[in-house]
Amino acid sequence: MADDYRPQEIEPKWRERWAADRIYNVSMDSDLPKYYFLTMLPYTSGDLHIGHWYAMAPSDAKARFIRMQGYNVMFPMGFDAFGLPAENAAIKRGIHPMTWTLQNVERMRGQLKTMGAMFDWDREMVSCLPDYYRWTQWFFLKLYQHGLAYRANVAVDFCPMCNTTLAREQVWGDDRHCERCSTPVVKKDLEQWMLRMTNYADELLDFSAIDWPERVRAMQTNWIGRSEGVEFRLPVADSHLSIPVFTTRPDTVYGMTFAVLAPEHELVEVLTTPEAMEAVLAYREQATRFSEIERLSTERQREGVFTGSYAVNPMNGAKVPIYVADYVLTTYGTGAIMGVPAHDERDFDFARRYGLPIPVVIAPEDWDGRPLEAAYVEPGTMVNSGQFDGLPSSEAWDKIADYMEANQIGARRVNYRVHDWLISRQRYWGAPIPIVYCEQCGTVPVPEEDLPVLLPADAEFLPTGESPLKYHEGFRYTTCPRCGGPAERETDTMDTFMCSSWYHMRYTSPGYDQGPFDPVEGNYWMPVDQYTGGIEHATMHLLYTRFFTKACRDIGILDFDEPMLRLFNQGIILGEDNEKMSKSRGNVVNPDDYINTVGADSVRAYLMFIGPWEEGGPWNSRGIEGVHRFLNRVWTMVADYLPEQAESLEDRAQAERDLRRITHKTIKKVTEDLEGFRFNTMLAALMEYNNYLVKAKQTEVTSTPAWSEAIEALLLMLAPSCPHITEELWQRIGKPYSIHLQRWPKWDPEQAKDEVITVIVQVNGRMRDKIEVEPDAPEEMVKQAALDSPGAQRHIEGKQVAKVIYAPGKVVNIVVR
RNA sequence: GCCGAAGUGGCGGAAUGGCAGACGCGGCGGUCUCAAAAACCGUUGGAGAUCAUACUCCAUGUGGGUUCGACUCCCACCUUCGGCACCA
Repeated sequence: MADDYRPQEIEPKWRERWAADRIYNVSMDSDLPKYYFLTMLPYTSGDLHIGHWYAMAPSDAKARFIRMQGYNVMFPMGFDAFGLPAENAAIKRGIHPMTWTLQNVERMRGQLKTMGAMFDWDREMVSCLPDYYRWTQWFFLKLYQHGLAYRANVAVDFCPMCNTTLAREQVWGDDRHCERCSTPVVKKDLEQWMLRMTNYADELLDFSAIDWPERVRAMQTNWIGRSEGVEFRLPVADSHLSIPVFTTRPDTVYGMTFAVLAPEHELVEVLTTPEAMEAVLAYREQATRFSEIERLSTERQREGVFTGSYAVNPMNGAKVPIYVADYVLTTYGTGAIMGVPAHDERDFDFARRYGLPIPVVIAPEDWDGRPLEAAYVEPGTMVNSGQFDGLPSSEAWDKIADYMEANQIGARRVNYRVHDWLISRQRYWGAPIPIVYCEQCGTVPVPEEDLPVLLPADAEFLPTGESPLKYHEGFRYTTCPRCGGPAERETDTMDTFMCSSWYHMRYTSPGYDQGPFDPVEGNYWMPVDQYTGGIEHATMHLLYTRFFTKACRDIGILDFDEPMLRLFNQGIILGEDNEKMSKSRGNVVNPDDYINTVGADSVRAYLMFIGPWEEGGPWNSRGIEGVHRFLNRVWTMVADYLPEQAESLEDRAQAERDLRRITHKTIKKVTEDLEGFRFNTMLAALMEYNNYLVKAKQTEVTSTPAWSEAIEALLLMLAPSCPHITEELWQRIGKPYSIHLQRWPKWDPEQAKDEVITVIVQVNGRMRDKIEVEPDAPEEMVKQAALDSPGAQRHIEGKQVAKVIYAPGKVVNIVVR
């Protein structure tokens, strides 16, 4: 008997050997084609949990598979280390964020290593270290130089718990809460740094160059929120003023019976008549207070106040009242609308409430001229619309837009929901924004050669709502790089998503100090061929990094359009109770516990076996034992001696052919499953294969060449998923080190071909019998055999055979009446 | 409301036009053992019938349809999950 499978002994042993031999460290110096495989870097939150394993272990298996297929695969790992959670955790523990974060990096790196992944640790990056954030600052300067970064006073979302502003993307849910701490945000007007993501809105909608999941594409498309319409000016009656409005329905313009301004609109006070002033100002005050808390209530009455002024419909000269109402938002379009109650639900409600006329201008097909019960928003025929009457509304859309353009009333315009990216944070733990404000020179970028602008270690970083760096005099007061006079530094830090927008570039040449990355290395490795990670970043990191790439292309730093060519989103691993893992529920699974018992290979394989990777699913402690049992059986089968008395076979050659066929069929199945990220069915196929081999081991087939081929194929196919046990067994069967430097086995269609196939016999589509035929048996023969089968006979008897259909190699269906 | 994904045994899931339930968990029966655990072997969707594992019927969220044949394709709906949402 061989010794037992003891993962605790073999796993650390091989990990040390691989590291010592540097078998996973890659360079450009290779004849093989490159493949950049990237998995999202972890945030330095403390412990590595099973979710990290779920994200990384299957990624590692896939990266290893690609490597075995003959690619020069880079698979790097690093740490996203700046940002609120680390800072908050450090404050809670009363230690410095740098200390806390670097402790976590240390700890998490150690935990990551127990996974046995083929990470190239020489390439590790940590975003909070000066040799990294120096280049984050450098990118900021480049964006600034190219007009893509600007400072503006804007109404921003502010998290009162985190004491900082947030980007629009970091505000979630119905109650508009902070993505990190779930506290509802408040509005503030602040001078903030923004990146011109909206410049790229259209390009970001184009996914034709990348193979990304439909889900992510839909979410980004939705987020960008492109809509085509017309912007035109509404002249104010008895005034030289006019109000720009945006509409996606120019075809309804003749139906306008009022206009509405958002409460915050700049013309509100100008247009309000003295008599209406008191009511309007009161409403505005109430509305701004309301908008924070109650705006989500969909049942809310649509309310507003009349300004006392009138606007003129530029198409027909009709005079309509101008209202102020909070159902119009300042943040979208022009902050003012034309009210067309007959063809917009909100305008309809509003008109009903204030007794405004609701004239129909687009007639439904069978309209009898009566007033509408509800807004009609479908296409129809134009009525009451002057020269456009009688046209289908879809046609009138363009005709009216053309007319407006020709008569300089307005012009076609595209509107987006997406905003520019707000990157200022009033917190300590981030990369300082490399800008100096000088009384003489104004806003001055820090010269590149002065980077990094170091984050002072001795700042008082407790959050107050203002930037902690503002209170660090040594940091704040400086001299102007341009005139040498007294100046102040920008004291806000950058959103941590800035750091993660370019980390994949840094991996290509981590020590490089002439730029963010060595252009030669960058040119070799980028773009990323395969990216994997969670869906939660669909409209954050994944949108930002695409924007960043396009901006870098325009600046001349990169020469491609998309950072990651292929994306795969894994699902979420749930607790044993089918609920999201959380400390409060007490359903958190700690991978360390399992590594010490069943071993890393079992954890890896179990995570892949649970179900489709993109779907996630509940952890099951019995399930992992099943997978561990499988590895035990593989161990026993491969490592243990052959039985002394093998069962003799009647036809040894046949048994050998059968074994080869199973082997090649399995290679085919496993290869295709790995290509498609179907780890669960891949492992099921390997289990089935192993079960077959366990049985075959009792027989003389073990003395044929097919047997050792089968054992080798089994280990090679299992190697990406379970790197330790396969390395150990590979050595024990006397093969040269390392299994991870071997090529992936190829399947031979000839060997995989069935000698006999089972054809299903159906009568009227129901399975009644099975027959065995040769794969290329002629159709007539198969049909006859099917008709003769006892199962078919039973159901044909006394009936008439109308038709016999043969789906080659699969089924014969006999249709009877 | 709009966009996206999903609904299959006791459980995780497999099969994407051709044997529904691969593989695994759990259950049941057995071998080994003083006994238990582990390991191994057998069995396991439901109902009926049978000496029988011959056989018959039912079954993939619901209702229709296409097809010789539908978990799979089409139409309508229900439910769940995720995203967006007073976006003009």
